[in-house]
Amino acid sequence: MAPRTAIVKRSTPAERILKVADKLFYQDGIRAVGVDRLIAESGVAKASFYRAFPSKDDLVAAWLDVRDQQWRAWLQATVDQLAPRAQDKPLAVFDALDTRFRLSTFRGCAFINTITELARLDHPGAHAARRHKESVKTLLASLLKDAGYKNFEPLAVIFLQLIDGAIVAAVREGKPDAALRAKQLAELTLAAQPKKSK
Amino acid sequence: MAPRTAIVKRSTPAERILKVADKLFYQDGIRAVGVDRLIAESGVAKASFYRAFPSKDDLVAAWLDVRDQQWRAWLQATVDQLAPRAQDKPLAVFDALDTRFRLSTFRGCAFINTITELARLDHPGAHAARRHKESVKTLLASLLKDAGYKNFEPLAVIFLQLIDGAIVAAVREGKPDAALRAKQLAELTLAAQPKKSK
DNA sequence: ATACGAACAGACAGGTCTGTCTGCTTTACT
DNA sequence: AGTAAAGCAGACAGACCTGTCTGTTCGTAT
Repeated sequence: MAPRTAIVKRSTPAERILKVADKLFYQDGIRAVGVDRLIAESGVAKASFYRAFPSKDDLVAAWLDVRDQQWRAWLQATVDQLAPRAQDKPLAVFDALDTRFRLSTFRGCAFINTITELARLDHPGAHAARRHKESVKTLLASLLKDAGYKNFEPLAVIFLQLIDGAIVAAVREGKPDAALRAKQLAELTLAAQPKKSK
Repeated sequence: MAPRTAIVKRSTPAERILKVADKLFYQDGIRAVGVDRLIAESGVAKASFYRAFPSKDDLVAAWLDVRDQQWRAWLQATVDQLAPRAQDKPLAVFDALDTRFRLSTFRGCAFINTITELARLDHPGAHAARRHKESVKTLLASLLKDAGYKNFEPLAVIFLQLIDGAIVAAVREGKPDAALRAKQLAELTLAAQPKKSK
């Protein structure tokens, strides 16, 4: 037989499940997607599903953790590309959001959506969502610090709130305009801030 | 028999159902609350439920419409009370939000929550939610116009976005601080605006 | 080669979901 | 008084939910 011995190493069940879960949970919501559908669309046996993720809640938490990593990597990379100079990076965050709002698949922030859908504060998904927001806050604080802003910590909190507002407004309106509005608000805020003494 | 002919007129099934739905849908989410539970807690027969609301989706839409009325009435009344002078009313919106964020029952904006939970844009609940936001925008525009701001229409859009951001941040953080941050952003915005020529 | 774990396929259990339908009782109007 | 509508209580259907369990097949390592 032909030597197609190229070791492609087919993806594991867990990988396939996470990929399908990312698409379906984000698109339709968590409660709207049953385990049977996840299994069918990822071509996995039920036993494999429950071996990889002991319960659906565990999958939700794992999904959000993966998405947190991806989201922050995306933001950092996009900001770096849009704004090479450190002093321009904070505002470029909103230009990055603008590109994301334009995606046809955009349906808001998976973490906010999860918090509001699951309602219970002690759900593993809710914990993952709060961890994510903390991580993003740290990232924003770092950008603001490097741009020379003295009060980078409280500014990061404000930026996070502006981002939340922009995301919700963009979903509501079905348009990406909210990103620019948030950018202008951020500009006003930064203009009123003292820079670090050089 | 004693003449307790006082016509108290016991509440109708629809009223009781709406009251219970308001509590449960807001608290736990829409999909998390089944029809059976609504029926049990409102002390209504199943047939009465489906006579008043042909489907659960109809109840969701009716609930949001009632809540829209109540919410705007509350905002108008609270703002009027906190800020008697027209020029102070726009910023008082955020003080009103602050009081609302402090309620132990606060769990975000029912309309945003519904949009994100139901995912489908054509759901009757999603329509009701968008109608609500339009109505609030009109209310805000009116406050801003009466306060003397020339660009009251675009300002109302910004205010709406600030409100969304504050609500989401307050839910995330479990603290009401976001209201004050939004107020400061609104102040910055208004300070940069021209007033109507007198 | 054989042995073992991992993966696939799918039946099954027990519960919940929405919505329909059947009786029976109360209310209200003529 | 009599009739019709409205309300209560609850069984029922059919779909879907999560999670378990039983087989069979495949891949790989010894």
